[in-house]
Amino acid sequence: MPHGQENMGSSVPTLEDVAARSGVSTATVSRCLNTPSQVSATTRERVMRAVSDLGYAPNFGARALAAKRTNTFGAIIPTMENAIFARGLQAFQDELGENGVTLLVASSSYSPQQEEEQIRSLVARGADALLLIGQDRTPKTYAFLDKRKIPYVVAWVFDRTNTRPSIGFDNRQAMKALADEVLEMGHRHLGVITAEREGNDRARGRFEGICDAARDHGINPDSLAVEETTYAIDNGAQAFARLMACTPRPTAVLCGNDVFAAGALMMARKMGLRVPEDVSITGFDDIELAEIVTPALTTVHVPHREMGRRAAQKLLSLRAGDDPGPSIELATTIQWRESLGPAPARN
Amino acid sequence: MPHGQENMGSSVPTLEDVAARSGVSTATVSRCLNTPSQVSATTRERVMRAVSDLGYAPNFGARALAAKRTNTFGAIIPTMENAIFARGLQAFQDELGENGVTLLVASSSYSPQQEEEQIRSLVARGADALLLIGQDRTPKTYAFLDKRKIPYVVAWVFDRTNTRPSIGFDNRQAMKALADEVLEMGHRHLGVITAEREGNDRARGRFEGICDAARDHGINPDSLAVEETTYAIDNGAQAFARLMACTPRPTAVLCGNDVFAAGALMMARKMGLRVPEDVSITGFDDIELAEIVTPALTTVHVPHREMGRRAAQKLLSLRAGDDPGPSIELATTIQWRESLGPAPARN
DNA sequence: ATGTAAAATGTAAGCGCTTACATTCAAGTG
DNA sequence: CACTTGAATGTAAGCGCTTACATTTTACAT
Repeated sequence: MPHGQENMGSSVPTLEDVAARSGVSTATVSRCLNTPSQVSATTRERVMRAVSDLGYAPNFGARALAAKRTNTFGAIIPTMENAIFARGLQAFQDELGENGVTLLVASSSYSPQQEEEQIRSLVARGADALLLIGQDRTPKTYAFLDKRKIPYVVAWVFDRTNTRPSIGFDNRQAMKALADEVLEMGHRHLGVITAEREGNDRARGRFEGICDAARDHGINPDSLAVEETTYAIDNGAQAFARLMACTPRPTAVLCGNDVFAAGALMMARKMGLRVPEDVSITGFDDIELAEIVTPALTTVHVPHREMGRRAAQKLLSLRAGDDPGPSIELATTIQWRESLGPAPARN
Repeated sequence: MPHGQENMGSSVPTLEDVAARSGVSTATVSRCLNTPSQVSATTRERVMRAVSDLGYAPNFGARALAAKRTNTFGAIIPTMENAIFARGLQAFQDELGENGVTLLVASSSYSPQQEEEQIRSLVARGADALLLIGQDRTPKTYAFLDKRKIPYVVAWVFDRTNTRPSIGFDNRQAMKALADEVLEMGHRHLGVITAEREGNDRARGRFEGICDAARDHGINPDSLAVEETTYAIDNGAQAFARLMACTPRPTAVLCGNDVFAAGALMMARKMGLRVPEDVSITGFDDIELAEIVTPALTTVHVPHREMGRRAAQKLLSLRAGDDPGPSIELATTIQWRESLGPAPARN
């Protein structure tokens, strides 16, 4: 293409086309787009007209390549299928949006290996910073992040023993608090539905919390009826059915999350069991679902929105070069509803 | 940096670093990564070792810039907060994954303007093709897509009058079928909870379907009690409460989606109304939620997974340069559960 | 050995953008 | 009016990669 001649035809307009059409250099056009104050009002106007006439949109890759900064953050969450992360992520996104950064979301299907791939992919795409869920990942992954100097924050957990910037809550303690309540209500035979604990520190923490509470109440954690399964309502239902077949039959089933609990509830109904009269069921997370089901779930309320918002703030400040500062612990509370009741009288 | 000298220090390794370390040219390294068959086994091995030693990962922007192809598709959905699109999107993603393409998801919050921005952003990021929900968008947006020659497919709707490649179902007819059933059961006073119809052809279609059915049963559509609100369980609940305050009070409430219906159900319970004895409630979509709530929702089942899968296939084939072919219509069915019953005897 | 075609590799020109640095211009000063 | 100065603009060097084309190597037939 002869220099200075505007790109004709239907192909994608470039900075150069805009420059040609408005009679300035590409540098000026670039400045118009990025630092408008450095351009005189008259030329700016002319350039902007050319931009809209041409329907020009900057090429992201080229921009990232040249500027080494994308104004894009990434988040890798274990799943999009369930609403567990939706609310927190929304808050995260909103906060970022207000600061002019775009969010790219990927899901790992709870697979550490897939997560690593996703991390690489987001980084290759130029993510300036990352939101990660939980601490469990290979040293290699962390090494990669460190080597690349990508700021990240680990959310949904708070672990005082760890030095990584994190923002979340103590899963173990939170679940213990709920389990304590269950035990205080006289339940002696507990069933547990947990997500796969391998590679999932949150699930492990929650399970440990139940064990802690059991021990405190003179119950051997080994006597717990435990079902481990993957994340889906129906799996919760199946696990509940298996639990109900145990001897002695649990009078309360503690679920690692609300999704399992919803499944359990569904299965209880199907089996003709009344909740909480015949069996109590509890959840964890307090997602929307918890309030919708019948009976409504007694569960652990997690401040998702605040977590998302503050994760965004921390990441923004990390990118700006600020010191990580201490990890942030958020408090959980027990959300009392209807699915937990006293242990049925012995029969 | 002197030519041929490996990049020391901790900065991000580039193709050139890999080339230097393995003693070949950048071209060979590139071929190793993209078309390994063109490289001899021995060099390939040497190069791959260097790649992993260095922890090299290609820079996406640079690659896109040079190759003009990203193997990335984009999807813009109205919302991530609710699970409406989750299942379809998951199927879409799975199908793409099998074909080596990555999915980038953005959400528009049901705002056509935001949607346009998202489209531009995804295109700037190099999306090879796009999945769009519904037909309602400005001509400008379509013009942009056409000019850029970005293949796209419109999902969640099927409109025989339109020439854009689409894959979905006839919202109007599907809702009419359900409304017919409701009317057959003797209901004469209907309430409707619909999403905002402006800029949302699916919501409009569903509403029109109800009107069609009403007319067929000798009911003036203007006599329908209609509540229009935005997408959230709680909004559904509030709308239901308002509907129950109408005179005459509707004996059946048709909701534009399952989320509204879940909210309505919740509010009915709160108001002490039995469903379906006192009032019937129906949904649309048949998402997981529909089966979980009590009573379970009678709703319109939409083949989300198939829609997602076939949308992916069509997009893949469009990118390959194939002809769009005809739009695909999927069938919906009525999913009978418990929330719809005969109209209560007149009191 | 010698020639030849195919396979393997190298060279270098961009892809579209940003930005350090150089240049030009306008508006005051003394 | 020459001179300084800061604002506006231009020039051009990359950013990290792919790929057309050129060159070298290899394998094999003669």
